[in-house]
Amino acid sequence: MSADRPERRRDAAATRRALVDAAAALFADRGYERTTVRDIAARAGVNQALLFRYFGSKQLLFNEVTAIAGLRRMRETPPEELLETALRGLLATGPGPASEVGEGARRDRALEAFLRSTGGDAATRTGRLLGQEYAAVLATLTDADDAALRSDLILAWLLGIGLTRNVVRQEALAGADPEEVCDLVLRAARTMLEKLPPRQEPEP
Amino acid sequence: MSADRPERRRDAAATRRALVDAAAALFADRGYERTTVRDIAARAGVNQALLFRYFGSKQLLFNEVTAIAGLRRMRETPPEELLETALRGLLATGPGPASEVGEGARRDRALEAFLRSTGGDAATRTGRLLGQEYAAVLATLTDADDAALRSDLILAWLLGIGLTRNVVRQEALAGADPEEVCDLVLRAARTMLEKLPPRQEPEP
DNA sequence: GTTGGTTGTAAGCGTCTGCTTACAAAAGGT
DNA sequence: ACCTTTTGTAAGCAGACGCTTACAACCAAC
Repeated sequence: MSADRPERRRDAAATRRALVDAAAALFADRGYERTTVRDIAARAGVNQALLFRYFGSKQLLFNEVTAIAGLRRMRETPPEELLETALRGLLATGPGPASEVGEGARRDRALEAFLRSTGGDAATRTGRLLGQEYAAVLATLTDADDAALRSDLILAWLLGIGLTRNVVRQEALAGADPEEVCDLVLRAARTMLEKLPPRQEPEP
Repeated sequence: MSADRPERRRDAAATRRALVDAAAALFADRGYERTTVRDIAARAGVNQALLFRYFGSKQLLFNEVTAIAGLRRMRETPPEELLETALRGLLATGPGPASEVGEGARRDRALEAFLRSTGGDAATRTGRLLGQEYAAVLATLTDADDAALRSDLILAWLLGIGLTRNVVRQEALAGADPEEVCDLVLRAARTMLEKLPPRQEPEP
């Protein structure tokens, strides 16, 4: 709220941030193709030409919003927690925009943006990039010689769950209790990744 | 080849079919948004105005291509074979266009079209429709009281596998042996759907 | 051979798209 | 004060988009 600096009226860094935030929200809501640079600029409250000054193109802004944020997050999580963490991140995205503003409310919109943008080269590339990083980590959780395939399958499951829950909004999954979903998925996943830590009982 | 009828040069039914086929292929390759009515008409070898005469709009043509075909196929498969059949259909979609022409080569392009078109209202609606039908069938394979959730999760997995293999083309999964994928997935799925038939050993 | 509905085409309408350009207002250094 | 650089804006370009219209070619019935 209270900024000690005397509030610059022209602030490149601030408008850059505004553009990134607006783009993240819109890409997540509508996907890449259906989001226009004019939409983004309007939501950020700035002129659309600035988008090109700061990011070069719509595509580069999309990369900034999805790939960069996603990668950073992943690298901070230890392998054996990665699946559950990602799964919970996915499930935390409740229906409706929830409390849009606020500090801790910034969720996994990057993944959602990616999910809604499949098909174009845009998302396919960054998707593969992110996917390979995730898969590599998950593959350390099994000694089977088809570790890569197993981790890809688990990853595919995450994608599908995100798609079904947040985009298609299939009823049973969209409204399900995250705990129950975690339980079912992790139990099945342990068929493939034998080093997954056993689920702890929620409350004794 | 040899048609006993003397080959009409103007044939509404034939051009309708040509439009549907062209649309199916293009929607599958590029998704809804990135496929233009001009592309479709060009591929079908007809004037684009005919698309509107026969289908009313791009959206209605998309519905015809995805929902109708997908539903028809599903209803012909008994429940306990549905998962494996759908999974194999997905996996049969090898990389590259394979042998494009030919009779038996018409594959699950409808699902692929849907997968590449997530985000727009277009695919979300028909996706939910198809999904509910599939889920209802899969739900008969368990007695658990969260049957709906379980079948949604399995369905989500199929979506994710299709996405990862055919759109994102993640390496390990895209190049994997269908048998091995089936084995892994069905074994894990049996954790949730206990009435799934046990896998038979391929060759004794 | 004329008529009348069907099938096909060429051209274009209005709108939206990503992106560029020309220029003004503010900030900062000297 | 002056000048340069940074930050912002208004206007518009060229192309693509979904869709419509006006009209020609074909075919069957009479």
